[in-house]
Amino acid sequence: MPTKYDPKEIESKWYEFWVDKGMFEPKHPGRESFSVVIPPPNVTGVLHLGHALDFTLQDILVRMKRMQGYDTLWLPGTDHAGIATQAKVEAKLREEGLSRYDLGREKFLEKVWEWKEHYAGTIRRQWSKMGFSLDYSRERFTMDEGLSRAVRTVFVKLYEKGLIYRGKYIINWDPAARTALSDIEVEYKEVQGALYHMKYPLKDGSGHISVATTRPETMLGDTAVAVHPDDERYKDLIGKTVILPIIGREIPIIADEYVDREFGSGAVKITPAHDPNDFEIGLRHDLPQIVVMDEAAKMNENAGKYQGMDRFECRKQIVKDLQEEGTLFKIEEHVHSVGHSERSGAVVEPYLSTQWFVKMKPLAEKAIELQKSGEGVKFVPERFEKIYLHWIENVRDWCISRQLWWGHRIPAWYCGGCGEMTVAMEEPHRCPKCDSDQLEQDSDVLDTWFSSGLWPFSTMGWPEETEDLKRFYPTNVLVTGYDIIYFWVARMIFTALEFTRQKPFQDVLIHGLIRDSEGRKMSKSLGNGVDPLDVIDKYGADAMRFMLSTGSTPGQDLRFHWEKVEAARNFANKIWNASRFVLMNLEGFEYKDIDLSGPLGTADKWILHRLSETAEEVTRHLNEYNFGEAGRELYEFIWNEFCDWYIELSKLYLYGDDPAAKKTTQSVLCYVLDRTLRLLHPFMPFITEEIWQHIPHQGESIVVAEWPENRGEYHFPDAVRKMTLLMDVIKNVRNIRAEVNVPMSKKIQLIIRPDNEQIEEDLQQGKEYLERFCNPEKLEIDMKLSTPDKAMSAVVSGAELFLPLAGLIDIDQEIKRLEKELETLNSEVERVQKKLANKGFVEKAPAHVVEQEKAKEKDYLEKREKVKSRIAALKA
RNA sequence: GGACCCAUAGCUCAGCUGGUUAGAGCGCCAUCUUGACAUGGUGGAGGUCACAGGUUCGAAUCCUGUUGGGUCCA
Repeated sequence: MPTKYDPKEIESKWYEFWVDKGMFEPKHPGRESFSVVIPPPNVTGVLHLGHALDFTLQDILVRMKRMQGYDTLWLPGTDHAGIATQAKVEAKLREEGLSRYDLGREKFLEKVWEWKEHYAGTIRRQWSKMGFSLDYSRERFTMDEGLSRAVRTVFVKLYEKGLIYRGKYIINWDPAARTALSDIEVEYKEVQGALYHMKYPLKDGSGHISVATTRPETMLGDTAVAVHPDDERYKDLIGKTVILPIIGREIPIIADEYVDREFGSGAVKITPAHDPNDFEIGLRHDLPQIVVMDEAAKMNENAGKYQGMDRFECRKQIVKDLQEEGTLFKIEEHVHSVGHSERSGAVVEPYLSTQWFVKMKPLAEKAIELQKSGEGVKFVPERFEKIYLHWIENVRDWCISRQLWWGHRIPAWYCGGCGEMTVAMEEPHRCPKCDSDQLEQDSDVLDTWFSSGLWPFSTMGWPEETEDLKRFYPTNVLVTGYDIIYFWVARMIFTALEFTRQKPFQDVLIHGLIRDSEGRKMSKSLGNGVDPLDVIDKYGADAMRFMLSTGSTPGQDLRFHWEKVEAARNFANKIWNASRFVLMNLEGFEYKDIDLSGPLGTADKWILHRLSETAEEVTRHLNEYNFGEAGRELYEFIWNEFCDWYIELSKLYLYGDDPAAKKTTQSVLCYVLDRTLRLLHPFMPFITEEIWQHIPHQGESIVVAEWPENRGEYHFPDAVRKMTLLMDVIKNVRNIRAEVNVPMSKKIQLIIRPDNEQIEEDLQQGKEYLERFCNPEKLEIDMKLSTPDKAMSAVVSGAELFLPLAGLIDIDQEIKRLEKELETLNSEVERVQKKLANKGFVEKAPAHVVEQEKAKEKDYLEKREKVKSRIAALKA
């Protein structure tokens, strides 16, 4: 093995091995299952670091559960991502000077499928690079035959129940993509705009009424002016008629409670075809709806002389014209929030059009009821439940039709003969009403989220009663970012409840977003995105995974720093080298030689004890989705305990002349390394497999090795106490050496005076450890030793250390150092005694806490006495 | 306007159910090429846990308010 870990050579080798052996497929139908469906990435392009984070967390859970013996399924797949994908393919066509209309629907879709195949392949390659233990035999795509069937089933059933309807309403229109959007696909941004004040003349010539708007071009579609019914200013005007400037249309002044008297003049122009609130008012007052723009947001024939102008161009012109004729009399600067398309970025136009909707109230009610009953989905962290509930409690009907070509076509057919609409599972050949064969399918497709909302069960074969559905549905946990709680999580919950009568997952783990090193969202326009493959190329997949999973706290965003990946890479290298050490000392040692039944040394017991505790803690943290804590626990165990101490101690026996002790040490090294690798495997699958295959082991792969549990067989508190004492002594000696610049290579005299026989025995027993780590020329341990002259000293719990270093000691310096020590001890004593003197504390605090404090007091007092007398001796 | 999150060492962040001498990584200083590892070892410096109140025997941790930064919703 080389001295440096090189991930490149190793990673692809193992991934192939795992997949070839089918290790990621569930193999134990009799056992309790554990299932997760991947949040299907869009086939628009490549995976980014956010995906890497999301999937890494899932892989960690899945790998642990698999090792714990569950019948484990992690189901992969991709999403057709309607608008996004179509936009990409159209952009590509544009480069060739073509539009989708040049190709026609069918040819265009062929192109999109090609695109999809290409990127699905890329995504699969990325998954494999990152080491995800996905069951490719069950991979799904939202436009698969099976999933499309599920989509159609849901659509038809909802339609039959009256929960899907078609109608002419105000929707959010994306003029760039030329499609309708749902409410949540609109992003509101604060924009510096203007408030334009205009006066509309009364028909009877008795004056004007002033209105204000941020979108003056919509005045072309005004069909009323509204005031508040209780507004004294306008009481007499209600019912009168005004003449709409430019157009000359006569429109009424109406009264409606919706009007905000405080805003602007207190009178508002009403454009029912271009504003959601105006639309509502229009319905209440039976106003005409005049659409003044086309699908590209260009002014249409109803806009008179502005026909053909873009909406913003028209705005400029109309402002100019109205100013000239005096209608527009004031322009105020005004900051307001403007909806932008989440996909194209275009300013969304509220637009009257015929669309399909899901009636949300009945669906939402079931979801709310379940959540409030306490039987709902468990959100981790909890606070996201509130966000979900708030949304679903205020949800409005969901516009599901999209004027795109790429997606699930709406299963509705219109009869050319009688105009009848038929919604059906299978394409009808004749109109059920008039028997005409002139049927044409609705040209719209469904919102992508309509199909993603079925993902947890559609991927398992629903609506068929498949084995997988029985075995793996509902899933155990869904892992996703907080940015798609509304888009996806909520929709999965209510559709699952409606169609499977179950929640789609027990838990939903919500994580944060990856940001760049300055905390900005990673985005293409900023160019600050980081490609996971770059990270892997530079530092290895394991390092990236470890960084992502341990660098975050549940629900919190994570800033990307290369330094963090580097630190993770160094950790991998540390493990690599520790393993090299173990392997170098195992000549002729095989799996069957591992034997922990013989007499164990203090260090052996200590490391086994700590391993057990670590296994327990790691498992606990992972069960609670505390990836960071679990990872840190392992990091510290491996680096600070196994490497820094146990390996160093083991050299004593590996290079010693006691064959039994050597064999025990080899056994412990093998055992501890083996179990540690297993615990680390979910985080760092590649390096752990590579090493595991090198060390004596049993079984085909670490992927299916048993997960270590703390069964209590290695519980050695006494050894822990002894090791703590010895480490304390060693650290103090090192400290003194550093203080007086005596390197380890130089021998010293070490005199230890224990307080009692127990400590003396402990130290005597650990003498060989002290010899190894302190490099003494002479080591004395005796309660009866007298204090040597001119020595450096230190105090540990239960003993005093002296290092006679004649000639090297600066007495003044040493006094200073001890006085500083005394100061700390003084403040500690003071703190503890204050606590213990507090009647409330002694009476109310739990007994063990009080005991702890008393023990501390004793320890501090003893140490302080020793330091004091030491100072006195030096001063004398 | 409503809701939520964040504020802890120079930087990035941990700190789980209140009891620790408040931690890590990076950076910094000193030192060490010891037979796994310089992607390393050893030692060290560095914090009034944003601020002000409150609850409690005890608060970085719980509550209220203030300030600053961020996110979502309207």
